[in-house]
Amino acid sequence: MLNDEKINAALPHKHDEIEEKLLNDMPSDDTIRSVSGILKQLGDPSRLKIFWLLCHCEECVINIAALANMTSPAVSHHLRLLKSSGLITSRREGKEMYYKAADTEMASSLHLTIESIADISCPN
Amino acid sequence: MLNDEKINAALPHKHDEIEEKLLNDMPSDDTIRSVSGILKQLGDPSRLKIFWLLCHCEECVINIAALANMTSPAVSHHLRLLKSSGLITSRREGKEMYYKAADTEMASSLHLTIESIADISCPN
DNA sequence: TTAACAATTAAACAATCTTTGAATTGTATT
DNA sequence: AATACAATTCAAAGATTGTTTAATTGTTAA
Repeated sequence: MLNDEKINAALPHKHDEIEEKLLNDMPSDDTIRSVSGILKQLGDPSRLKIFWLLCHCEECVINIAALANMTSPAVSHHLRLLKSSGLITSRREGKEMYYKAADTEMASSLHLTIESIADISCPN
Repeated sequence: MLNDEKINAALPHKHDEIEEKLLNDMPSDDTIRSVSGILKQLGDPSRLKIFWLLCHCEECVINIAALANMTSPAVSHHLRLLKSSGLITSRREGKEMYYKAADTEMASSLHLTIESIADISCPN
């Protein structure tokens, strides 16, 4: 309530009253940063393609590069980003590193979102 | 099947066989671009904050700027991007332009996704 | 028609990100 | 040990993007 008054007072225009609910539910800057950070990972075509691939199979870097039409260093770079976001995991087998989508609620939820957006925006 | 052989032949390493399903369901580059384009919009903290706000209320530019701690030109810039992606709509009332989330499956689906990611990654 | 305000546009700058090719590390094989 | 191959790292180039300030457009009211 103290907070409400502060924010409402800060608003240049007072139109319809902003409900307490909205102000209370407003995500913190940390939350915003965290969520946008995740979405930014999939906001790049190369990474989205790689992530989609790794949602459907486990593959080594060379094959990922071949399937995504990219060089190995470029793939490595994106794999590192995806991995440090917790969206994929890796395992070594001999000379090769195998990558796949992480077995987490986040990864599977994003996978569903991607398929859903694809269905909505590209109804083929 | 012709396609399978082509792609499998292009794979440097042949591990487990890649099923036809995967190859057939593989999104086209256009689809990848389209989906990543949408996600990129919300991959920026400023735009995510604005979009979240506009999912919960309709507001004029000045108030959006105040709530998001941004300048008017910056807000205008992001509003234009969100609008040309079809995620928000606008209407004029006197001197003011009011923006809100678009009344589409895409917008409401993304809204759900955002809240879901926030819940998973920031369990407060 | 002027004045005041809301919103957008434009240009410049800073920052970030993606890609590339060369060099390096790590692993297995001979 | 030496070789071969997979993967990563590194430095640099090129491209994209976000933010800022100033100028401009559009709308209302005096």
